[in-house]
Amino acid sequence: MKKILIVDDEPDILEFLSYNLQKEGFKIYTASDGKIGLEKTNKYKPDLIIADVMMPNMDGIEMCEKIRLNKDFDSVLILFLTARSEDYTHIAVLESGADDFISKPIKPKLLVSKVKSILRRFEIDNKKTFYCHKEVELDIAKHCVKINGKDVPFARKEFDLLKLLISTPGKVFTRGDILEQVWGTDIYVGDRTIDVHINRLRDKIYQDYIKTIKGIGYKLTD
Amino acid sequence: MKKILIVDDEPDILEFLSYNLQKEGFKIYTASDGKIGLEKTNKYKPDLIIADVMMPNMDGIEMCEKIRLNKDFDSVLILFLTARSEDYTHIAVLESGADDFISKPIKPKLLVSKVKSILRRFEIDNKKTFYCHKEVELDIAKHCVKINGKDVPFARKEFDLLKLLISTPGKVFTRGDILEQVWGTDIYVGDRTIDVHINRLRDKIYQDYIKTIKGIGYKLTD
DNA sequence: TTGTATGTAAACAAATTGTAAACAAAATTA
DNA sequence: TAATTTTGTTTACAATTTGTTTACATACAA
Repeated sequence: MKKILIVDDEPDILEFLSYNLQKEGFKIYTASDGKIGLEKTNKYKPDLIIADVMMPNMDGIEMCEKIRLNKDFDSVLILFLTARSEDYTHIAVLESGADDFISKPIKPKLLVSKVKSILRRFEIDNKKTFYCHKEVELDIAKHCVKINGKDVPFARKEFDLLKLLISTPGKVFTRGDILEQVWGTDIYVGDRTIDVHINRLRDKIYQDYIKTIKGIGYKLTD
Repeated sequence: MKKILIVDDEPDILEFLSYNLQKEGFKIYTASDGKIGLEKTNKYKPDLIIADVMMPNMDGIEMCEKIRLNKDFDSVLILFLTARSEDYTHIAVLESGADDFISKPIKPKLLVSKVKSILRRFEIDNKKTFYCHKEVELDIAKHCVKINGKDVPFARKEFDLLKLLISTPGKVFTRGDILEQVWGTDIYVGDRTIDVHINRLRDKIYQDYIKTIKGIGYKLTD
C-alpha cells in the first residue's frame, strides 16, 4: 500500500485531502508545516508527499529543497498545492524539484487522478527489464530470451507469455490472468489456444519448467 | 536525470513546457530571454535547450550561435519553437545549428515525444565514433564501413541503419525505433521501405548477420 | 469408472516479412 | 542545364511465420 504524506497548515484542507485519498486505498500521514513534514518524511518514508507551497515556519519549496538534499529522498515524489492557476509560482515550484502541482481549488477527481498517474509513471520508470530464473533469461529491452546462455527465438505471444510467468516465479496464473495480460481485455480466444502456447514454450525450454496446476492454471516451478 | 533549459519570454509557454516535461521526469531550468539563457547554460550545463525564436534582448538564433561558440556546448542539443509551420524561419533556425524545431501551437504529446527521441538519438551519436562487431567495422567519423577489412560503400540510409543496429548488438529494434532514429520524427515511410533497406544491408554483409524477429523488428546476431 | 481438464498433432487462418521490379528523388557528371 | 547515375521509396505479390481452432488422446481426481 502506497504511503502519502500530506503537509498543510490548514486543517480543513488536510482533512479534505486525507479523506479523498484514504478512500482510494492510500496510507495517509499528515503534518501541519514544513518542519514537521521533514521529520515525518524521515520517519515514515512516504512514496509521495503532497505539500502546500505557503506555510508558516518552513514553506513547501524550502521543505522540498531540504528533502532533496537527503539522498535517501532525492527521488521521492513531491506534489505541490499552489494558490491559483494563473500565478507563476508554478515555475519556482517545478524548479525546486517538484514532480507536479495542483492549483486550488482542489477537485477530488483531479487530485486522485494526478496522484495515481504520478505513482504510475514512477512505477514504469522503475520497472524491471531483465528477468533471470533458473537457466532462463528474459531481456525485455533487447526482446530476447536465453536458455543456458543460448539465444532462442521467441514469437510475440510466446515472449509475452513467458514474460508474465517469469515476472513472478512460483505464482499460479489462471487462464483469466493470462488472457488478460497477454491477449488484452477484450480479445477472446479459446481455452485450448493458451494450452497450445504453453506447450510451445515447454518445447523451447526444458519440459517441466512450466507446471500445470490442474483446475487453476500454470506457474513456473520454484 | 536529463536536464532541460527552457528559454522563452512568455510565462505561459514557459510554464506549459516546464509542466509537461517535468511530469516526464526531466529536471527543468528556465530563462526568460536569450541573455539569461546563455548564463544558465553555462551554470547548469543542460542536456537539451528549448528556446523560442522570438525573444526580447537576445533572440533564440543569436543565443544559439553564441552557445555554439563555446566549445563546451558546441554539441549541446537545441530545439526551437517557431511561430507557425508555414513561415520560413525554419531554415534560418536549422542553419544556426539547431537540431530540430517545434511549431506552435505546441501539443504536449508531440513535445514530449520529440524531446525524448532527440535525446535518444543523441545518446547513440555520442556513444562512440567507431564500432566493431564480428567482421563488420563502422567508422562514423570517416563515414565508412569495412567488412572483413575490406572497404564497402554504404549509402546514407544504409549507413545510418547499420549504425543504429551496431550501436547495441543483440538488441531488437522495432520498426518504430528504426523510423525514429534513422528517418527522424516527422517523416513517414512505408513499412516495406525499411525491409528493403534491411535486405540491402544483408546483401552487402553476410546474410545472417541481421536477424528478423518476426512481429517485433530486427537485430544483429550476438 | 466417469467426467472434467489438459495435451497435442494437424489443419487452417491471419499477420508479417521478403523480394523483384518500377518509380521517384537526389546527387553527380558531362 | 541536361543527362546519367545513384539512392530512396513504393508496389504487388510470394513466401514464411505465427496464431487459432479442431478433434481427439490422455491424465487425473472424485
